[in-house]
Amino acid sequence: MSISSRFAVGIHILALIELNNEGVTSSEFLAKSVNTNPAVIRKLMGMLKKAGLIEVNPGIAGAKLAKKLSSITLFDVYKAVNVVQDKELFSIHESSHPDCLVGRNIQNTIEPLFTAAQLAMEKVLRNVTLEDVVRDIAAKENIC
Amino acid sequence: MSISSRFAVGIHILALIELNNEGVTSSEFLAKSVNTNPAVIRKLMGMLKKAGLIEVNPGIAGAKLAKKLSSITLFDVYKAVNVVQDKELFSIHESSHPDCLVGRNIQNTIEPLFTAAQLAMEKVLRNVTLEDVVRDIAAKENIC
DNA sequence: AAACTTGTAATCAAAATAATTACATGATGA
DNA sequence: TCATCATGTAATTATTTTGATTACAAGTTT
Repeated sequence: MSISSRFAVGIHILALIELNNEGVTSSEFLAKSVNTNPAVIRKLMGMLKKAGLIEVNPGIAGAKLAKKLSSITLFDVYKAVNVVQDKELFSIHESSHPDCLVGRNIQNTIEPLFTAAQLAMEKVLRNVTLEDVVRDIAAKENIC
Repeated sequence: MSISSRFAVGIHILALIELNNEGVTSSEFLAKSVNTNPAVIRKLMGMLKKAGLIEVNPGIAGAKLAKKLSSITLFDVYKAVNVVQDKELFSIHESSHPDCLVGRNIQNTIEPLFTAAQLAMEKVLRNVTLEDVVRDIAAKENIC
């Protein structure tokens, strides 16, 4: 079980908009790099736009970043593409048997523990910016 | 998107084996408390057994803990029921376009970041034992 | 007006989960 | 020994989610 690749693709989109900032970054252009369908990209672009991360307009080709790279974190992307809801990284079975001590209380006991684990994961994402990501992508090329 | 409730059910099973340690904790008994099918429980019991967390034998009714409660962490359960693979909490889109700077390098750039986030989440799970969970379940009753 | 782009909905296939059914195998007691 | 009950396990099904695809409306530009 894995979290949707929408997250990774969202990062891909933003990084490519930046690195192609002298060109026109259309959904078709992005789709070729990601290797998917332009409609998939447009749907993600809509989410990134709604989250205030990019600027894109009907009829006008190309997307631009709406914020500085250094002020966009992976957490922003993660929330924008909506892969995991608050407190719902882990799912808890509903409808345990209320006549049982464990069934009656397991949810309330487990939930804060699961939430704490999720928050720890999200904290790491908050500490990485897209600037870090783009720098690293560019750096990989220099090795050759 | 949520991680399989197998994790929560696994914790439920272990907690109930402990709290019912004077009785016989059969798959049918567990299934009633969890409110699911005994076969689902048996499948999970098999995973917990394989991980060395419980003792259960063909033909013999009831499961017992194979280790002390205080030496079983949520992480042990998480690994036992196999909800998330190493480095695969987040999935990365494969087959980006190799002719593109971003497509060529995005995977290698993102992977360690995703892994770090996953490890932070797992670290929290390592720091909670089933003893903590069982104590909390029992404590909830005393409020009434 | 024609060509191109974004926005968005509908549909489809694939994968994962969990529920269910069925049955083989092992243990126990009448 | 045989009937009964438990676990082990495979097969099937329904549900959900993801991602791909198609289609088309609406906006922009030349």
